[in-house]
Amino acid sequence: MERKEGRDQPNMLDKCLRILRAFDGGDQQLRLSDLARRTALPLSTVHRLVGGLVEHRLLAQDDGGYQLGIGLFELSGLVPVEQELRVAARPFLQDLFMATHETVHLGVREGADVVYVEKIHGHSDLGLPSRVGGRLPLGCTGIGKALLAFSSNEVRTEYLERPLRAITPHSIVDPARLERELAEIRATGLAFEREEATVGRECVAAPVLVQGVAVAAMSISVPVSAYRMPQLAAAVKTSALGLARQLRTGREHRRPPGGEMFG
Amino acid sequence: MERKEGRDQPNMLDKCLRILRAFDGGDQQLRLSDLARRTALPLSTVHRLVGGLVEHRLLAQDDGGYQLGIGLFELSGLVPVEQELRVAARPFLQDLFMATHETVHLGVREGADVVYVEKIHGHSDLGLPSRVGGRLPLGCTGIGKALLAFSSNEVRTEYLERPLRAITPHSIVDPARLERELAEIRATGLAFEREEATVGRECVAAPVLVQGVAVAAMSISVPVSAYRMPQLAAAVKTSALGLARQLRTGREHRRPPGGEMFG
DNA sequence: AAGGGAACTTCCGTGGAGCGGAAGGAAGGG
DNA sequence: CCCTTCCTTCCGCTCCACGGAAGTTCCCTT
Repeated sequence: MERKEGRDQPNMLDKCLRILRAFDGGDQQLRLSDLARRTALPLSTVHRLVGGLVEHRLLAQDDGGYQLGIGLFELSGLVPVEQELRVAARPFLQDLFMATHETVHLGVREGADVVYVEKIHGHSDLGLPSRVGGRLPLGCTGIGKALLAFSSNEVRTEYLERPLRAITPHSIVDPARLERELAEIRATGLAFEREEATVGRECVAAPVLVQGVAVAAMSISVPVSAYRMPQLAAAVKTSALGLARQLRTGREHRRPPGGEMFG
Repeated sequence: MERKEGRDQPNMLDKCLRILRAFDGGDQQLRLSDLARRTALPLSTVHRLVGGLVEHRLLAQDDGGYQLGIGLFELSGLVPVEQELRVAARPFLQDLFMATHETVHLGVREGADVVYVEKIHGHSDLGLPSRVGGRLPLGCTGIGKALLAFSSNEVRTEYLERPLRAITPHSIVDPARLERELAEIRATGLAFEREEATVGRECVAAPVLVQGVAVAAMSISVPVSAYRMPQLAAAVKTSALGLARQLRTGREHRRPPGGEMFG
């Protein structure tokens, strides 16, 4: 009998993570019965597991509900790739922000998404869908396109083979068009995005290249009306190059960024 | 938080967390046998658990070892207290950094420690022991003392009853002295720290007060020779007050619609 | 080439821990 | 006062997590 790969019985760890990830819907605080509903687990099971999670501070019991706990935050500070990258990148992003006073992002590729690892913005953060730790489809964002353009052929073709997700009416859904754009990005070292991630915003991104592969990318995001792309593009590219150099010298040899796609 | 009963037998969740926390020793990459050694768990057990952790991206299998995975990072982005606080605080820290060009921290209290949730620094980050997600004893840091001064009596007395940890020769170990200092901090709204956390560095911190209690504190850290404390103190206090006001007003309308865009 | 060691992977019988239905509180409110 | 909703506790059954042991790979030494 062939073993189905997709779904076995969820074990304890699976269930715990289902509980933790139940918070991704934007709700900060969930009650026990909410968790049971969202995870589709029996109430008594959730109750038991939640006890253990609270003990480890992965959850915090607030009056009338549970929240994700600070233990998660602490653990995340130890994640090496992001940690190293962020520490190195922060000053460069800082400079970029100070020079332009526009929202600045740093992101890495994770499967078919970009995951934002740093974000700097002023007092008014105009409803961007990005969030540190959040994901967006690669093809819909400047950072994502920069990452994709400078990934391995394998990764790129696999991404292009699947239907492209759109998150605004302007998001690219035609693989051929995206492929053309990626070629252009490879030629220029700059990725542009126009309202493909957020209506009313456009952005320019540059890859952070280590040995020809993008280990990260950074971007500046501005309202569409600004018409400042040329200067911003130069600034982003400069910062990205600076960070790349810093990463190269900072550590001599760590990990040639392979990694499988779509686990 | 009374944890009287010493856990007899670690369950699956305990073991998984022991594995994850095995990375807190500064090592980024650990091999299976390293993990088994550090966690004092049988090799085959670690092997099995690691499999599950990798599936959930809490661990990443690198050639020759394992690293903490990006899944942790993503989850941490959803931790509400820190998330809300950080988003609100970032612009203020930003301003503070731009005004002073010195290293800026934001921290919250967690038990007897301060946990840093944000840190902004220039290109030269002079070996400070702080790290986003990292902990230090409350009494050894400016932020910690600011937090402690404006915590409940309960918290404060409990902290003072236990022996004070020292991390430099200048760290305060006399409870009476610390108590006196806390009183002063309560009076002035400013906490100073002189080489108590890092030899050669001093810092000034101010609490972020919501309803009279410090929900966080921010600080500026400079080399001891700088003699710029008066101006820095004013700047820190101003920023902290600004953030406190922001938090108060932000909290009135629970959560502006935005949240998650497009699922 | 053979031997030794270290690290990783797979196997498998056993027992206890995880499981979840059900019943028992605890609030609220109509 | 009953009904609903939510949380907590209980308990017997089942099953899967457990880890010792054997197997495999790789590298280093002799």
